[in-house]
This record gives sequence, structure tokens and C-alpha cells, in this order.
Amino acid sequence: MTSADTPLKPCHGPVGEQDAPRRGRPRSEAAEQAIYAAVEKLMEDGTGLSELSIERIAAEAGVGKATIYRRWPNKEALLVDVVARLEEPLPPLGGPTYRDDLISAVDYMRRRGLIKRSRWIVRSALGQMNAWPELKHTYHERVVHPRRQMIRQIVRRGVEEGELRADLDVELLCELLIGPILLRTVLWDDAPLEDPDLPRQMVDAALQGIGARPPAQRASSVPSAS
Amino acid sequence: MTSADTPLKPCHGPVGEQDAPRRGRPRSEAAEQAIYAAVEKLMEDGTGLSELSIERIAAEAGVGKATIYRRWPNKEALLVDVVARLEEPLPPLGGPTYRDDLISAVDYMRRRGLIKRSRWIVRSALGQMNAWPELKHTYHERVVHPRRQMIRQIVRRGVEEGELRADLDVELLCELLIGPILLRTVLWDDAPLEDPDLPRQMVDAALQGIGARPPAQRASSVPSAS
Amino acid sequence: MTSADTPLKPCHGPVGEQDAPRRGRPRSEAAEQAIYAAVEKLMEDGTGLSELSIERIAAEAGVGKATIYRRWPNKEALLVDVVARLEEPLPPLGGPTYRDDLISAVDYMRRRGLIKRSRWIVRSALGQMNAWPELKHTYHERVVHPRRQMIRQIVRRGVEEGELRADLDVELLCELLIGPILLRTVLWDDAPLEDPDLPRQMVDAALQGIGARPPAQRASSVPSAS
Amino acid sequence: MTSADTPLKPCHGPVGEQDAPRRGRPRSEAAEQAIYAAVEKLMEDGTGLSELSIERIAAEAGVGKATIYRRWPNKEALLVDVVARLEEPLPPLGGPTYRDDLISAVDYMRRRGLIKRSRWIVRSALGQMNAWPELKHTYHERVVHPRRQMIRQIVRRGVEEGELRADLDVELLCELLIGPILLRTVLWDDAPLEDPDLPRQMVDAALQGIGARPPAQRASSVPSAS
DNA sequence: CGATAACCGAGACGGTACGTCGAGTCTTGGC
DNA sequence: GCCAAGACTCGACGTACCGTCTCGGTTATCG
Repeated sequence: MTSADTPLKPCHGPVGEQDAPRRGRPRSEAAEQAIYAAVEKLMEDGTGLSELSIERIAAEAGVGKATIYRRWPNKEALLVDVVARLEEPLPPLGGPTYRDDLISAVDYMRRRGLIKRSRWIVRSALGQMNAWPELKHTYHERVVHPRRQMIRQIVRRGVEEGELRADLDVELLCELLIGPILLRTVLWDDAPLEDPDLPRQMVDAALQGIGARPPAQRASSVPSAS
Repeated sequence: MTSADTPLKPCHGPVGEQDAPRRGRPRSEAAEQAIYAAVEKLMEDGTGLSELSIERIAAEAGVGKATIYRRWPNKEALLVDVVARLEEPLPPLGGPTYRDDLISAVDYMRRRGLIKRSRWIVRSALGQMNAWPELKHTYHERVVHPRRQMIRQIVRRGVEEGELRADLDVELLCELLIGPILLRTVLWDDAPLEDPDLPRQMVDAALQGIGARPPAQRASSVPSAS
Repeated sequence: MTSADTPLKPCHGPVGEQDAPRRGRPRSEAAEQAIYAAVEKLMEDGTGLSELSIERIAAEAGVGKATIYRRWPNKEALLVDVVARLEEPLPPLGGPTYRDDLISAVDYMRRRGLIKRSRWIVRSALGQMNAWPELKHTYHERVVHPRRQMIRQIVRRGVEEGELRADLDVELLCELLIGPILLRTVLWDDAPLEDPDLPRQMVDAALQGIGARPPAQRASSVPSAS
Repeated sequence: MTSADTPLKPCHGPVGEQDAPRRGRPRSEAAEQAIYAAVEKLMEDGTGLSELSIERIAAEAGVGKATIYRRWPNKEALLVDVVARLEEPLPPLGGPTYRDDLISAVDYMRRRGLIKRSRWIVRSALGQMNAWPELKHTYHERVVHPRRQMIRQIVRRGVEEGELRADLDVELLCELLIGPILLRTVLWDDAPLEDPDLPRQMVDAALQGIGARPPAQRASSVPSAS
């Protein structure tokens, strides 16, 4: 078992990656790199999504606007590729226990959240989801779904091999592991993600609980609720 | 025990709520309501943050642009007040157990997440946090902090009275309870928040765990969790 | 013979000079004077007609905008009254010869053209004539017509008494005497109107060409003036 | 002798007529013509200077506002070019006598004054001279000075060749010939300039007073004229 | 080797929205 | 009913970007 099933197709190389033999002058790789570099520099400089205009990117990259529009249909599509470029491959799994694999998976997301550009993109993507379903779809496809799939897969196998409970609510577990990371990624800049022990705490909390008093004396006090 | 300590000061009445005796014609309450209504209508109609221009709001509200700018310095400040207006008071607590209170608290957030406008605003706010620290601060103050504070308070008292474990990591619990709700609020529109049993599942999962194979003696003590 | 027939009715006291007994608090004379003073100060400071906003006048005068609009329907009406206030009575005529009277008349216009405010107004009035026929009418009535009438009257009597030729083209003479003054008034600021001998030169130039009696008998009657 | 020495440099082609090889897409000649046409249409329709907004011009011309601002820094600069475009070359001179040339010159101005657009511009230009010295300068340079220069030149040559008196006050003659035309141009719309004999009357009026060679018997009778 | 085609930078194009200013009107409390 | 103050709607200002479209000029491959 290595990483996930549907490995992130980086789709890198923007739109129109035809395999038909292109004629005429080929696209300048240098221009493309300059564009990516410009976007990332601007993101790093604290530019907001709305300030991140195509004109500013073009100027920063020393490139004509048309050179950008030739590659991406609009600003958001460019961003999608920027995020794709950033997205490193999912971590190799296959630790001694499935708990270890879950910790690895969560730690992967934690480390992503520490990258400023990554936080920038998550926030912008969320902000644009109201108006732009296409971005929502792409972001789900590239980021959200692979991560959940990774966790689902670990859980499925953990259940099959008996390490995890059979009646586990997989989706709920996904959210218990992903949600807090998202929360800490988007809401703070002074990253509360730096503690490398965080993933272990989270996985153990999700798997075993962190709040209940030892069962003996609580058995009656938790009458199973509604 | 009622709701939280620092009840959400709605700050309603936009900028400049001087107590100095205002001179001249007073601001029109009707105009203000029309503006709020227009924003909410546009949000409801699926307008994105970037399409939500001041000009459109003014037109929709039948109001001059200056009337908006007189009250808020920019679009985002207006949104902050829109969100503040939406924010209903935190739920009354004081259920039979602190677990019940936690479920109430999570359910409050779940119900907020079901409101389309609320989802809209959370996303927009997150998207703007990159560029606009003031909005980040306000959003934290009005939304993030009260909610965490509410949970912290429940936990603190639950620990004091012995219902919850003393070594509980309060912050981690906060994120286990808030994170998944945020996740489901911002990532999907076909709301996966509709299940009214979700809060109970989450609280129980956080408190007791959902994954670990029962050490023999715990098998019977967690019978529920459908 | 004193001045003109239709003496400039200053119309001072702006709009709504009803003789019906007004009720309530009477209009403040102080406010009115402050408004006039503010306008004249702004004109003096080199403010252009388009910069001369009602708001600025009100601020300068320490007066509410409504106080201005209560008196004049708009900016231009206010200006008309400002010009009217400036307009001193036409000069007393009745010199030894009608030629002297013409020189007096021209000199009157020359002296008006030396006043900065007066130049300011002439220019502004001309500029607005394209769009605002009411101002055109008023300006004609108050300024243009009285001046022409004054000259026509002198000429008529001069002809009657035989000093001026009977076949004199009165209208042409009017323009020969008024046009150059207007030209020097509107086109230059470094006033080329300062030479007090200018009116005599102009009158003689105009008269001896189209108005002078045949030379032989006129030789003594035009003793070349000072 | 043809027209004037300093022939009206039409300066056409608005701001920035660099000879540096312009890069990028060249300015659209069509857009420029559309803008001129729109301005002239609006002027013809009786729009006043203050109603002549850039937005209206742009709409009328089917052009973006930026396309206008790219060429002229403001409304008045545009007007200057509109007037320059209108200004036809000064008339060819060289008639049988200098008196004929003067009549031609005056008739040229008379005909200009008959053009509605021309009247419109003269008035607007005068109105703006209070606040905008740059326009004053340009208007002088393009319109006022060439016309005076034309007359001065005729007079100079007429004096040299003995047709005109040597002690002629050239500047006064200029104003006697220009002033009345200006007067009739700006003060009336029902054009009192239509009489084609007017220039002859004016020239004869001016000349026989201050410029005509004495018919033998008048030589001594007009000795003065300092 | 020359033609052709797509690229490149620059920048103008018609638009939309920005945030400001002023017009002329309306609405307070106070005189 | 006037006053100062300042709100109101409306519309123009001049700027910034949007995404598209020429320009002259630069590489590529194809014939």
C-alpha cells in the first residue's frame, strides 16, 4: 500500500495540453514559470484575492496579459493550477498500525496548513465558492476528495483487518480528523499547527475519546441520549 | 447558567455610534433596513462576494451609494454588520448534563450552518482574511470567540463538577466540536448538516471515541452510537 | 438728462420679494450679506464657476445650504444677483458735447471691466449662455441692454441736435464702442483697460469715420480733445 | 502674400504626439473621430458646457470613458482640440487693396461666428478662463493671436505701401475690427452676423476714422490722433 | 531557405465598479 | 417660519481592472 488510489493528477501544464503537434512558436516555459513565481510572490506579500489582479500578476512577471489568458481562462483557473502545483503527493502510508497511518495522514494535512501559500489558497477558494461552482468542483476534486479518500481507505482496511471497530462512522471520523485542521488553517495565521504531536492527539481523541470519565462510574450517567 | 458570559454585542448601528448629540437630519432607519435587506436578498440569490458590488446593493435597496458609504467605509465592513445582525443569541444551556449542554452548543452551530446567508458569510469572511486583518479580528470577536468561549465554559464546569475528565484538553475538544461543523458548512451546499442527531454523535465521539476496538471491558459501556 | 431711461432695477432682495406680510421668523439679513461676501471672496480668490459650488459658498459663509436655496433657485440665479449688486448706476451724462457723453459712457464700461469680480462675471455669464437661456435673458436685461440703450439715447439726441450725422448706423456704432471693451475685458487679465484715454480714442475713431460731420465745418468742433 | 505667417498648427492628434515609436496597439482613429463627432453633435443639440459630461460623450460616441481620458486629461483639453479641429485656415489675402484684405479678414471672423459650434466654443472658453489658465493660453495661441496677427500684418504692409496712414494705432484698429464680431458672436444666437456687407461697413467705419488716407480736403482736418 | 503560424511584450479597446463630490431636497432640534 | 447641520437620491468625476483585440517583432516547424 502506498499512497491513495486516485493520485492527484497535477493537471499541471495549464489548459490546452493537446498532444496534437503544435505548430508555430511554442509557448515559453520561462513565461509560465515567471507567472507562477509572480503569483506566489504576491500571495506571500499579503495580497488579497481581490487585489491579486491579472494586470498586477502580468506586471510582476514582466509578461503580457494575453500570455496569461492564453494559458488560463481567468484568474481563478490560474489559482487552481497554482494550488495544484503546490500540492505535494499524498504521504506514503503503510505504518505498523492503521492508527499510525491516520496520524500520518493528519500530519500531512497539518504540514500543508503550515505553508502560507497553502493557507492563502484555502481561504480564497472557500471565499469564491459562493459564486463560482467550477472552482468548488475543482477544489473538491483536487484537494478535498483525495484527502477524504485517503482516510476512508485507511479506515476501510483497518476495519477489515480488525484494528478498528466495524460499526465506525467513517464519514464522521473523516470530519473529526479534517475539520480541526481546516479550522486551524483558515482562522489563524500565527499557526497553531506547529505542534508535531497534534495529529497523534487528534487521532487518539477521535478513536478513543478525550472527555468521558472512566466508564465504571459513568455507565448510568450517559443514558444514551435521544 | 444562561448563555455565555460575553454576550454578542451586536454592534448594530454601524460605524460612529457616538453618544454626542448628533446634529442635522438623523440617519434614516428605513434606508439602513433597506440596505440590509438588499444585501441579504442578493446573498440569497447566489451572488458572490465579488459580484456583490456597492452599486448593485444601492440599486437593489433604492438608495444612493453615498448613503451606504456614510455608514460603512467599504463592502467588507458592511458584511461584518450583516453577519452581526444575523447572529442570534447563543443558546440557553443548563441541561441535565454537561454532555447535553455540549450537544446544545454544537447543535446551535449546526443550525447556523444551515442558514444560507450564514454559510455565505462564513465563506466570504474566510476569503477576505488574507487581505483584511480588520475583518479577521471582527469575525473572531463576534463569531469565533463567543462560540469557543461557550464550549470552554461548559467544559470547565463539567470538569469542576466531575462529569468530565480533569485532564481534558479543552482546546482540542473545541476544535473537535467546531471543526467538523465548519467543514460541513463551508464545503458543501447540499447541506450535510441536516441530520439533527449529528451533534450528539459528534459530542459522543469526541468524548468517548468512535474508533478504537473495545478493550474488553469497554465493549458494553458504549452501546449506543447507532 | 441724467442717466438712462430704464434704470437698472437691482432686483436686490432675491427671489420671493412678496409684499404679503410674511409670518414667522424673518429672513436673516446677516445671512444674506454673508452669502454675498462669501461669493465675492471666492471669486476674488480665483475660483472658477464650476468650482464655485453652493456647498463651498455655504461653508465659506457659515450658512446652511437651505438658506441659500431659500433665496435663489440655483447657483446661476445667485450669480445674477451678485452681478446686479455690483452694477453701479449708469454714469450721469450731459457733458458739453455728445461726443463727451459717449466718452463718458465708454469710460464707464472701461472702469467696470477693470473690476476683477466684474470680469469674472462677464466671462462666467458668457460661458453659461449656451445652456441657460434664462441667464442670457437676465444678463441682457440687466447689463447688455441698459448699456446699449444709454449709447442709443446719446446718439439719438446728438443727431436731433445736429452734432452727429443723421445717417449714422446706430447699431454699428454701439458695437464699435462696446465690442473692443468687451474684448479687452474677457480676453486679458493684465488689464489693457487701464489707459484712461482709451475711451476718447475709441470714440474719436468711431465718430470720425462714420459719424463726423463733413470736415470743413467740423474742423473747429473737434478740437482734438485732451 | 497668402495667409498668415504662423499658420494655425492644428495640433490635431491630442496629447502625447511623441515621435518615439509607440509600442502596443495603436490608438484607434475611429474612436477619436467618434469622440469628436459626439462632442460636436452634443454641442449642436444645445448642451451646455456643464451638461457636456465625459460620460455622455462616451455614451454618445459608443466609447469607453478610459478611451477619452487616455487622450485628454479633462473635458476642457478635449474642447481645445475640438476648437482646433474646427478652425479652418485663415483666408487667403492679397486683394486689390489692403482695405479689401481687411474686409476679407473681418469676413472670415464673421463667418466663423455664424457656425453654431464655433459660437458654443468661444463662449465656453471664455467661461473657463477664470479658472483654467492653460485653456486661456491655448485659446489665445490658437485663435486670438493668429487673428490679430493677420490684421497686424495687413496693416503693416498697407502702411509700408502707403495705402494706410503711418500713424495708425494698430492695436486699436484690431480691436475695432475684432471686438464687434466677438460681441455679436457671444451675445446673440439669432445671428446678427448674417449681413455679408457687415465687414465692409466695419472696415470703412474704422478706416475712415483712423486709417484712411486723407482725401485731399480732409488732410488738414484730422491732424490729431496721437 | 522562405513561408507560415503561433508565440511574445505592450498597450488600446468597450465595459463595470470603485469611492468621492456636488446638486438640489428633506428633516431634525433650536430660536 | 427661519436657522445650521447634515441626511437623502441622483449623477458625474477620474481610476483600476476586466477580458479581448491589435500592433511590431520573434521563434519554431513545414514545405
